[in-house]
Amino acid sequence: MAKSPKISASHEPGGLIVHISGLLPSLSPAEQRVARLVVADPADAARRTITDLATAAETSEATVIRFCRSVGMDGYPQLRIRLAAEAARRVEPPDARVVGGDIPPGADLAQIIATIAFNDARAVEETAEQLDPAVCERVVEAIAAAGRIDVYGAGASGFVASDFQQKLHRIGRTAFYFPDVHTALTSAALLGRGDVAVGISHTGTTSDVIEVLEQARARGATTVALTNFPRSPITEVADHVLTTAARETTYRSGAMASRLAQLTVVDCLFVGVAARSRAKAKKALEATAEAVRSHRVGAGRRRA
Amino acid sequence: MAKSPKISASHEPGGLIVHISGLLPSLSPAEQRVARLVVADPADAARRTITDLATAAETSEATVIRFCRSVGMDGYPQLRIRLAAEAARRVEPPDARVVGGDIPPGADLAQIIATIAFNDARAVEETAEQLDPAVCERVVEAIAAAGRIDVYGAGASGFVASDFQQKLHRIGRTAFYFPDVHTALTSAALLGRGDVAVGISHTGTTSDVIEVLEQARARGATTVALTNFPRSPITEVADHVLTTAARETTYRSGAMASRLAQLTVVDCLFVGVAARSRAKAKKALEATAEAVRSHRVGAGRRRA
DNA sequence: TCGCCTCGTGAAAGTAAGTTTCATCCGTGG
DNA sequence: CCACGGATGAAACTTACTTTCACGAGGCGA
Repeated sequence: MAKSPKISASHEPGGLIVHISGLLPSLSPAEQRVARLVVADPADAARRTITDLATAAETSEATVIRFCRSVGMDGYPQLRIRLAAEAARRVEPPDARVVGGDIPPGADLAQIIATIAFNDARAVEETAEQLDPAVCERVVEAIAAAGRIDVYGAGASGFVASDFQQKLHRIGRTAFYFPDVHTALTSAALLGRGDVAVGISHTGTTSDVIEVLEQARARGATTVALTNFPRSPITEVADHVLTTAARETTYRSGAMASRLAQLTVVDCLFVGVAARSRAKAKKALEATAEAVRSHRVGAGRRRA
Repeated sequence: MAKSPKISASHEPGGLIVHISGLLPSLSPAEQRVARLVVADPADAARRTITDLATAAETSEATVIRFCRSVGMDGYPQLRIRLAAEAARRVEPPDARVVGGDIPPGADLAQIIATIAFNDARAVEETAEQLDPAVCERVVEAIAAAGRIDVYGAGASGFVASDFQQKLHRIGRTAFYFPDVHTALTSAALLGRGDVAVGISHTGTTSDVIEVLEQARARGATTVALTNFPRSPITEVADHVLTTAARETTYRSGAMASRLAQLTVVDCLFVGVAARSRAKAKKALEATAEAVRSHRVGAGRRRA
């Protein structure tokens, strides 16, 4: 079969379909019928069996195979998967993000989900992009070396603060979180040089948090602020400022996007700290995981 | 095909791979080997013949077929085509290579940040893609109509539960969260028809949460499970199952990715519920925002 | 006009891929 | 210890794919 009329399609990155329609006129009548079906709906063709496709094109399987060879494929299965891939790729454009902005009043749930996910994922990505590794490094260093770490946050940011505290605790760092301002203030008053205080506030204007951070700083602790706004009041009482990048949104849930962004930053810090003492952290984590094991059912794999 | 353990993948527009990795723990060992190959390189798997793939996974063709059925496909050819399509769709950005997996021991902070952000953003996106709007709709409906809503979660998922509770509360829904199992059980015992109980557990095996949800269901409440694993025990006591799509990771912080994914789902539900009574919800939100205003400093401009 | 060649075609045979069935094995719980 | 149920691969079986081959329609030179 040295002189087979095969036209290579292996280096046709962008367009198997284009390729096929290009050499459509050079095909025999029966093959053209096949080609037209394929070009008209690649995804559908990919779903069909060779017999099925042959029938649809009013020809025999043999012709379909010949068609495959004519367009540079080894056989029908290969054509099939290439078609599936093609079809999937060119369905992309629904991605034409209707979702950039806010949620329209009449939106259905699918739209809502897409919008939220888009905003959330974006917030995470953009936050990571603008995070300054140098500042992170300093914060990680301070936390790793700290005698004790206080994490402050109110309302929604309180969850993040609490989460951070728990994480640090799990890798053996002495960390505290206080849901209540007064307790927090008391604690801050007991901080000193070498300790670290982290204040979390999306707006950067939460007076409770600022106040506590200020107190901590006055006592000589290293203060860290995590906020969405790099020039908000909280940054004035912080030695290190880390920012999130959640876009301003309306009432809906700028809160949530910012929450995710905050969590991402917290996670980075956590992993940074953990990486500093990998062995120790790993051991601590395993121990804590072990501790809750008895509260799990179906230890191994989960049944159907 | 009456009670086959098939989990439909037909409404999995975006994520067959995601779907498979979610199901992974519920598969038998031999099937898991197949699944891992497939997830690791879908495009490559699509190119292989069933015998070839079976050999590569050190198992028999029969097992590969079983795997296909387990993930909701009719047979191997269908899987192949779906995989090819998947693989084509995700023409990963070139910089994604470094960040796909886990964090190497010697990584610097910039690398760590990139990796975490990538995984986190991915978890959010993939979760949204595989969320079934129809199920969400039903859950939203139930919550919107509920006399009262209990949200359960332990450990890390507890934060999410608590967050959800707070959100619902803020738009005027009667919602509770209990950090303690006994209190939660007590509360569940008081639920009834028309009430809703939401159980959150990443692994789906947290016995405390399952127990409470079971109780709630026994009392006639509508039960909702939020987990990463569609066939975990918690799904057996839930009327509606919502899944996240955080990839399995090592010790580092699969936890965090899953947290973000959970929060995204919670946010979707929240917005869904809020959208049902837009005016009322907006009013409630404004009122709550007003309530904390006195705790903010520099109310006006905080920008440069 | 007739032969004879060429090419497109599908029927049918042949091969490989996919699917089902079934016996075996192994761990679990009585 | 046995019975049981699930997991598994060997082998039988079915379907899909591929090759072979013969037929028939045009084309072309004699």
